Amino acid sequence: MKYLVSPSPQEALDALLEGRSDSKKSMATIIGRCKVEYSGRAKSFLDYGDRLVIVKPDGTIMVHSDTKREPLNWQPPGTKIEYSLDDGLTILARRTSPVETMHIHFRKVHALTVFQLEDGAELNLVGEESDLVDKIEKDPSIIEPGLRVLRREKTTDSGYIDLFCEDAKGNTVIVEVKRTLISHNAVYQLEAYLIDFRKKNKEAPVRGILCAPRISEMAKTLADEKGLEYRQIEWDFELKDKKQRSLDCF
Amino acid sequence: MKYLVSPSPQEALDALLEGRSDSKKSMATIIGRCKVEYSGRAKSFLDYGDRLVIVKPDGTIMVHSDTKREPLNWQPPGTKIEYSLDDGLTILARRTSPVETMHIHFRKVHALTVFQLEDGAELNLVGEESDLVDKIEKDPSIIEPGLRVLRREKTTDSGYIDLFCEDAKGNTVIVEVKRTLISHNAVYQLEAYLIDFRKKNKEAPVRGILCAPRISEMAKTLADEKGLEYRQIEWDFELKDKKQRSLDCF
DNA sequence: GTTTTAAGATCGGGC
DNA sequence: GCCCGATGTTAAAAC
Repeated sequence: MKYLVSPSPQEALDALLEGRSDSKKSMATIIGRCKVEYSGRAKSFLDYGDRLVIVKPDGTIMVHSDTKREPLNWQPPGTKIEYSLDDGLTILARRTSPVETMHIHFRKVHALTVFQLEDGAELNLVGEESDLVDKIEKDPSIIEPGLRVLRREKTTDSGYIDLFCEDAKGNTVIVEVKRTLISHNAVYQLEAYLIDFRKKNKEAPVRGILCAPRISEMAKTLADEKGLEYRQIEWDFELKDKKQRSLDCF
Repeated sequence: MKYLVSPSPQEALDALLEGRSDSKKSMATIIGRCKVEYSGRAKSFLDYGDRLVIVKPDGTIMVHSDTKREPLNWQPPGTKIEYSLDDGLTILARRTSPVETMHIHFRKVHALTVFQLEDGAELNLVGEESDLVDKIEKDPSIIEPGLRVLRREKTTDSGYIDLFCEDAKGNTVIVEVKRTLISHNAVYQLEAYLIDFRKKNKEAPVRGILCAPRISEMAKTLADEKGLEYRQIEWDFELKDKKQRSLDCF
């Protein structure tokens, strides 16, 4: 790890280039007074001010102010990053597809850290939408007695749908799941699928069920108008380690 | 600015608490071997590994790995952050609405920087959807000769719409604008609005126009089926400083 | 590489 | 505060 306080532009440049040439590429944090110009999907200008700039070895670069979770400017992974001197430290970040450039010029570097992160761990997260779909797939009766899941679907001609089911009477049931709130967008999506399904299946009887812990008022009204059903579904989730997850498969 | 290399937990804690008690609260970057537990909207566990942790004075906290633009774990602005010692430096980040907690424990702090950012500048950005709507509002003929914008709308009973217009023949025209791509969601949204409009206006003639530089194939097919029109619209954008923007108003 | 959808999305605006 | 829609969204999965 290399740390420099108030380095000259040349010293900062040297440290950044050194970190880049390491066998395992380094990442860097730069605290300094800088100006940022961006041009690509949009275009922006940010005049001189103190910011925290983070450069990752995968080509990610972020310019952070002292508020908000989101960076003021950034480039995503895969960006080519070049350092140079031009009356101060300069960073040029470029990529194609889409063509974008971000140019950072430092009037003053207050501090610079070049370092490597050794990390063998992976994030273990539960509570995503797919976990709720899992739960329903395992026990469809939490939606309705007698419901059977025929397919867990992904994309179709008329969009993505979560669960393709059959009810106790043999009717087809399309289930759309959201982890938190059903908004009217989800209602349109489900309706569109049903319209398409009926068209392709000669008006076969099919029901649509929206499934979530909550639904917005507008979505509920819309759903009622369109004859779509809503099932409130409460859920919780517990972390499992990988060993337990594997055992669950048996 | 305070910088510590390989500080003891106590030294790290002292530096963080000192920065917090400054008249202008400081922010901090912590490079170290840590474990992260999160529970709230979802739940996650991240075992020990080296990461870059950023704490902002507005309560934002992020745990970054050496890849990706997105943090592994985080809490948004407004979060209450507490530092303590517990066989190593510990950070507890808590908020209500929703109730969430994130717990970070450091086995080792490699480096810690506490600093303040002076920044009087604001990001000046163009190329958002609203800029494209502006352009159309100024010269609706780029969509169609004789088109007049009656209202630039916000929310209605059946959703949000961008531009409420009238064509040369006096028909109502609803325009939906996207800055990049029209996907089928936009088609559903516009269709829903038209259905609602016709219902409320006794089947008055109304056209729907989708307006963007690009449309997905599925969206185009859907739009055709539903009798909605698509106008490809190319655009560029130039930055203007605030003075010019003000002058533009006159 | 394009398209589609989820995200612990975040963020801002309107009510 | 809830709800809605944009974001230079990012990221992942399916095709």
